[in-house]
Amino acid sequence: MKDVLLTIGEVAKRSGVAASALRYYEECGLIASEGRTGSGHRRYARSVLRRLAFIVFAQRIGLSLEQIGTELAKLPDGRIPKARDWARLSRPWTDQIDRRIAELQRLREGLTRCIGCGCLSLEHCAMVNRGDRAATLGPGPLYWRDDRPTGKGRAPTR
Amino acid sequence: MKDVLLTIGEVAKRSGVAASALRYYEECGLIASEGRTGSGHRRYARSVLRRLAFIVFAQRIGLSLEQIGTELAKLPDGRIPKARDWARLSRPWTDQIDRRIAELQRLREGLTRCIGCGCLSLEHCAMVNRGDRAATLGPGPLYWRDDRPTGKGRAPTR
DNA sequence: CTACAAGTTCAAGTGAACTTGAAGTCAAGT
DNA sequence: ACTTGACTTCAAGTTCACTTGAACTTGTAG
Repeated sequence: MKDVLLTIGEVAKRSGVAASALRYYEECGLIASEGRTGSGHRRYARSVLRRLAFIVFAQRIGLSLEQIGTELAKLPDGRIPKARDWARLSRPWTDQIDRRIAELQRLREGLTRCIGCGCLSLEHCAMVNRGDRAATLGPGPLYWRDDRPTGKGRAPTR
Repeated sequence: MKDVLLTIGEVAKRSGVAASALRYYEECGLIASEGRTGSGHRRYARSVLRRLAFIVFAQRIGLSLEQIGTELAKLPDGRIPKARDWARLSRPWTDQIDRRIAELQRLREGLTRCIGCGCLSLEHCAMVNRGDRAATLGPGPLYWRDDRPTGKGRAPTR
């Protein structure tokens, strides 16, 4: 059965994303199956693997699934996206990554300098400071977040 | 009433950590009040501010509250920790930060090279890969995590 | 004395990203 | 015929780090 279309199990195995997650992504509108078999089983086109790679990649950078959905919506309708399409999407991310790297370097600096020398203080130490959502590594109190759209519960971990 | 001890509201204001979070931290054993007034109100020593600074710092680096608790437990009992105590705790983190920076640089590289050139693939692209909890920026599927102690629900967003 | 701000506890809710479990269908292999 | 395994849906559960709300008590200012 080496058809063009893949079962959900095959996609899970190849992408490393659990089948339950794939169904969840579908529910969120991030991916779509090519249709169903007569018995209702999903069948995926191979192009879904690249889409999943993009999703995992973007998560790793710090985007939420919602943000990823917004990004994916910018892909051309109908045809299978080409390398240039993906590149266009991801170009703005480098800035975000750079900002995060810069923050980490500040933190690193602070570890040896600020904590080391004993000046560790929330008021005077400029290191522990605002960063955008994607910049956040751990959860951290809401206070330190830029974005507090909900104002309730945890701000997205990052 | 500019006593040595601070009310929870004062601590909240000075640290930037919400009062409700302070109570939560106490429940988790991360901080402790110096005792209560007759009416049951918490009073904090000023040293709690430094402890909170450490907590916020550590969160920013990507430690969970549980991990932070483990770290804090290494502080000397009884006496107020000195700069050297804090420094000793945070020294191992620089490695973690370095690893995370390296991963981000790989991701950044991948954005322009791997996605750009069109080779984006979960199977062949070594960039989107395992990292420890603190290394994770966004949540990401469990699959990519090193640590899956629970195996249920979301892994901590890192 | 009266407001009202600030503190208390406790239970329950929040959001993100999934996972788990129950209950069922369907195809292939022995 | 029977078992096994992969798939389906749907509702409910999970983790983390808090927040919110209810119901109540205290402390301070006017």
